[in-house]
Amino acid sequence: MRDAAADDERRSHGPLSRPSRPACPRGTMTRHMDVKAQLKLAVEDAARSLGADLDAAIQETPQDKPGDYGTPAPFVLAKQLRQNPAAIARSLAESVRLPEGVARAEAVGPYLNFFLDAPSFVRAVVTTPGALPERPGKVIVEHTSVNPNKELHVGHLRNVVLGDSMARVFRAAGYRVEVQNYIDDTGRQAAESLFARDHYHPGDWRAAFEAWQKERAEAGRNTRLDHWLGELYVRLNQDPAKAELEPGIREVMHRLEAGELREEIERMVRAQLETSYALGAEYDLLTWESDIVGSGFLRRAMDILEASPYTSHPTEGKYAGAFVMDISEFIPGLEDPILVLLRSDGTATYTAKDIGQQFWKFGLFEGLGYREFEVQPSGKALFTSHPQGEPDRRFAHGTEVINVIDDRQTHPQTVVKASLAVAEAQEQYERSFHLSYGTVLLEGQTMSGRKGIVLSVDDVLEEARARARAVLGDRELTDPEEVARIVGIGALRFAMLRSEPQRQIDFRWDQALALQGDTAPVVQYAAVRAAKIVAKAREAGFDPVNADWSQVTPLELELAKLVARAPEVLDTAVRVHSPHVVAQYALDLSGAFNAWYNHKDEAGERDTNVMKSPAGLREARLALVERLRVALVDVLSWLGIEVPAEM
RNA sequence: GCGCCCGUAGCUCAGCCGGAUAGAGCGUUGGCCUCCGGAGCCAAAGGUCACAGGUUCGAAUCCUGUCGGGCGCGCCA
Repeated sequence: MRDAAADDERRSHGPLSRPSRPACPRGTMTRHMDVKAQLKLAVEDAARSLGADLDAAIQETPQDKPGDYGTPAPFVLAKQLRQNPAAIARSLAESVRLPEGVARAEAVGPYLNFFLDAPSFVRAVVTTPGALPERPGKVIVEHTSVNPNKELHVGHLRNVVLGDSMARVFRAAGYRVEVQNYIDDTGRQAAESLFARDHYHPGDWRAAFEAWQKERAEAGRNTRLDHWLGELYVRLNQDPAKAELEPGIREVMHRLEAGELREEIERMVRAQLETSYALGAEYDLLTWESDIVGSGFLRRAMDILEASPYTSHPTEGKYAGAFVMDISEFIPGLEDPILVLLRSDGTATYTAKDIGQQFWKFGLFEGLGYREFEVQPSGKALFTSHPQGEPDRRFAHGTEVINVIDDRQTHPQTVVKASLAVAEAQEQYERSFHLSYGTVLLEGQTMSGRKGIVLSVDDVLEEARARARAVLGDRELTDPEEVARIVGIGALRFAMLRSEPQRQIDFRWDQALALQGDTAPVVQYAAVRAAKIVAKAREAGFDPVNADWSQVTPLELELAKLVARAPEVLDTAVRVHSPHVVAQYALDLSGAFNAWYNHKDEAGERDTNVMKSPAGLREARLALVERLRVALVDVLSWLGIEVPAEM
């Protein structure tokens, strides 16, 4: 099982080759506003005319350096041409052909810097929409994949939020995305919860459930099935008599494998999905372990691997009778590079099943039937694999596969990836990606679903709302409850996303639900403020078409430069497979806007007030604020964070 | 023992396919609401980028080693 934070799952090991090559092309398409890309080409052209070849880096100049963008290219050329870099910079400044929107080039020591033409640059940014063109390829993101036996806790929270945001990033970048959620309906954990239910409540468990619900409701807590079964799971695992109950548990496992308890698990899954929905995450497809087993994936995957020189059927020694794979070529440094796929008794290892599923995701074969499962809050249908479902080529057939699974499963995930190379599916191998993230601690402690040392996501969401509500205080809002919800979720999601996935994080209330500082609410607030400014200016009858761009100041230029970075940020998020760069950018955007908004002249007077700006500049500023508001909303949407109408 | 991840300000983190004076937030100190919204802004203080070598015109960034923290190393699921 790949349950993100189950405490009793097996360990796995091994190296994660920091997956280097994202499948996706760099952002190469020309966008009118991509001045940096044009500068890069211009510099490279100029270098060619000097007889040198290079890959020019264009960067923003540091504070207090002349110019807007610059390049250290002269250093590189100095080596090739055996000349002084400063001289080369001067020469390039003369010869480089400036793209539109760039006023001039200047050598600054060994650097070549560029000065933007503020009026045309700001106008171009404001009038360029943020939308990106479609790109080829289909990305499959699997996330959540929580064992269907308990409620989601904060260990799972990071998985859901990370996977959901990653899917949003890829969609925003123009890719087709399919989000899958794997349901391990034949696993031991599901069996234990179901067993516990009947063991502790023989006869009519429903009465016991109802009594529990009544109690929970009176305490003002949610009354969902996943929470109840989670409690029973903990109780079973703390039961001193558990060892003697083993036969009963095994029997439930057999019934699960026979598909007799499908509806029980479905009920459970529906309860768990409520938490995902509350977080703003939705899926395209549920893939059930029992369906995968019944679909023949395993057989087909093994047939494919059979042909490989890396697999064999040892007839003697430790692995006699098994079907094994030698992975030393792909994962060097292992003490024992032999991995068992089929045991000598003919049964499959978990890794073998994962391999089959991965092959299926890439469309190496088909075999599942599908049907609708339920309609999600957005109105989008959620599909599921099902024994009586119909084939449907819409699903799977990915050109890239991203599995969001915590870093303890790095080794098995590496094996799954390696199996694609063993199968000589080189392209798929390169586009098989384990999005690995560090485990989440709870106030410094390792969580344990089995021991009940957990904090449920539903409880955290409730607290998040409460804290947001408290900050709203006595403001007059039309729907304070909705605002508290949006702000609370925003704060929580952002806290999960703002740092690198591989970093281990410690869930601490004050940190995860902070509403000030480097947080989503500050970004949301900036967007709301921008909206208010726009609304007020519009009400007063001002219209952006009357903008006089020649009046814009360096203050507006700074803002516009930052807005112009959005497509590049999205490309980076795709390339590094992480939303954290987006979160950081959201902070940059709101910070710049707030600084602009609060800017004062030398006399200490605010000097960027839209309404009080002279005609022409007033409209230009209005247009820029509106463009920035759109940028904030877009960027937050990539993180799955909404912006309230007011706050 | 072997492998992987992490180590940047008191704390939490950005920056890492080499480039200009290493940036935020929290906390501390001091300022800014007759001004389109103060969940905000400005300023001060705070750094041998774990340590030691190496490569380079140039290293927080790349390489090697050491130390510290985390995780993983079954014909388990």
